[in-house]
Amino acid sequence: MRMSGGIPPIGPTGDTLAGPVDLDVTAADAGRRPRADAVRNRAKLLDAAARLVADCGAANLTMDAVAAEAEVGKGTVFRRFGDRNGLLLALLDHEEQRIQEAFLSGPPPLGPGAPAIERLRAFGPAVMRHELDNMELYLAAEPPVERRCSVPARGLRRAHLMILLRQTEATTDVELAAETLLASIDTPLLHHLVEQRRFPLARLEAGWQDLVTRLATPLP
Amino acid sequence: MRMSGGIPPIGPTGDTLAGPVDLDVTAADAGRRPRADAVRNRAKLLDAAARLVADCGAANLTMDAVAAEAEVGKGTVFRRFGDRNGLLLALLDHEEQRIQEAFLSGPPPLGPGAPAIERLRAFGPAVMRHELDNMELYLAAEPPVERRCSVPARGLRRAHLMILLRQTEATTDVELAAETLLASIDTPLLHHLVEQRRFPLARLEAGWQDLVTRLATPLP
DNA sequence: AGGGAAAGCGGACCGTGGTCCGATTACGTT
DNA sequence: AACGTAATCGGACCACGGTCCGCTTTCCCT
Repeated sequence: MRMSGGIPPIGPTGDTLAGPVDLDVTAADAGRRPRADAVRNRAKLLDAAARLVADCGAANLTMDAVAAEAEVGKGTVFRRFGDRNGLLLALLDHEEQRIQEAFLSGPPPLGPGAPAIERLRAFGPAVMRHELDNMELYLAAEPPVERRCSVPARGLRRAHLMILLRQTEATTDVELAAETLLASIDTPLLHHLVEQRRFPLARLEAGWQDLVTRLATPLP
Repeated sequence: MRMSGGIPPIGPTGDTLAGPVDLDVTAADAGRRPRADAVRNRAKLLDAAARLVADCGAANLTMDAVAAEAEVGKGTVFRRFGDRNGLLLALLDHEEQRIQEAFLSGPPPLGPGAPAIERLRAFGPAVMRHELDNMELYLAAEPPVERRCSVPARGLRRAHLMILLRQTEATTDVELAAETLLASIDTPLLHHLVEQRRFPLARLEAGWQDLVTRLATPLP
């Protein structure tokens, strides 16, 4: 069960942090223990939202409906999650943590234990599969354009890629390379290629391998 | 002056088309000559919208305000441009055409006349500068997530890059390479890097050159 | 246990995007 | 020039996201 904490603070992205720890969206923090009813309501809301997403689709989720389904005032929904995006992000949080654990501390070659280049190669396919599995939610939970690239989850992936890239013989601008890699598997693009243009997943995976190779190989 | 034509049809992307011609958003087509008042209103609306954007900012542009400023009914605004996004796209159309002409038929090295690799190298900086110059509008006019990658302007850029890539000694999946290149200079990312993370433009340009080199060079 | 104050709650309220349909106007035809 | 028709116009109307503020609940402290 997750604690509450008011509006999610869009914290600065710890760029050089390497540790495996990271909490993300809607995370609670300091201060005192939250009130019992707040916790209860939060749970009721997440539950109601999940139910509604299940049978109306994430795109059709309305805040009014969530409040009604949870038998709670509308104001409560907004206080708990800040806005619609916050609610969707909270719904996604569980899945997001799974992929984060997978590349931060899971088994190799994705997790620690394999050489950096192998981990890089494994990263793309893992994230692609993960995003395809939760495509609907990821698309619906896309943050507004100004925050898009500052979102904690993205910061973590960026930092992870940068660390791995530095461990290869890459000569490139590592920070930019990380951004390029991330951009090449951004959810909307993935969705477009797979759903609308019918690219087979294998092709995308091969493309990722190729890109990693090219970025991690010193130019002649 | 551009003719009207009701809701902009999100046409399929002509993937292999090479010609220099291309009309984009809100383009009109077949049928009969549009009514005089329709043309007049369209002009009044675009004018009013431009005025409002100029002093309230594109992000704060409301459809009601545009209708009022143009002294026209609200319904008219929506019939002419389909939705808010369509209006913004129409506002951007003029600028968009300028950059399109620049890489389709302008002077080298961006336009025809230079070797493909040089044109590729010139493409990134040109588009970056262009998007930075019109950042506000481009951000405000971002299409909803489902259409994002199917938008005509993007199709044209993709086709252009694919043609150039094929003329190099690249061995990669050319279609994916084009997507990667496009993704690396997507407007929101550009905005994030330049405005929020203070990357100097020169660094981004160098990154583009590097990426082009790596993608267009056969692997050893 | 009791009291006080902060945190939480709820739903009325507002602004905005988008739809709809009866009234109006322009255009081709006779 | 007059007419019929189809496209256009306009603003009332709806749904949804988000805010606000007076009332209620919970928790800490003595």
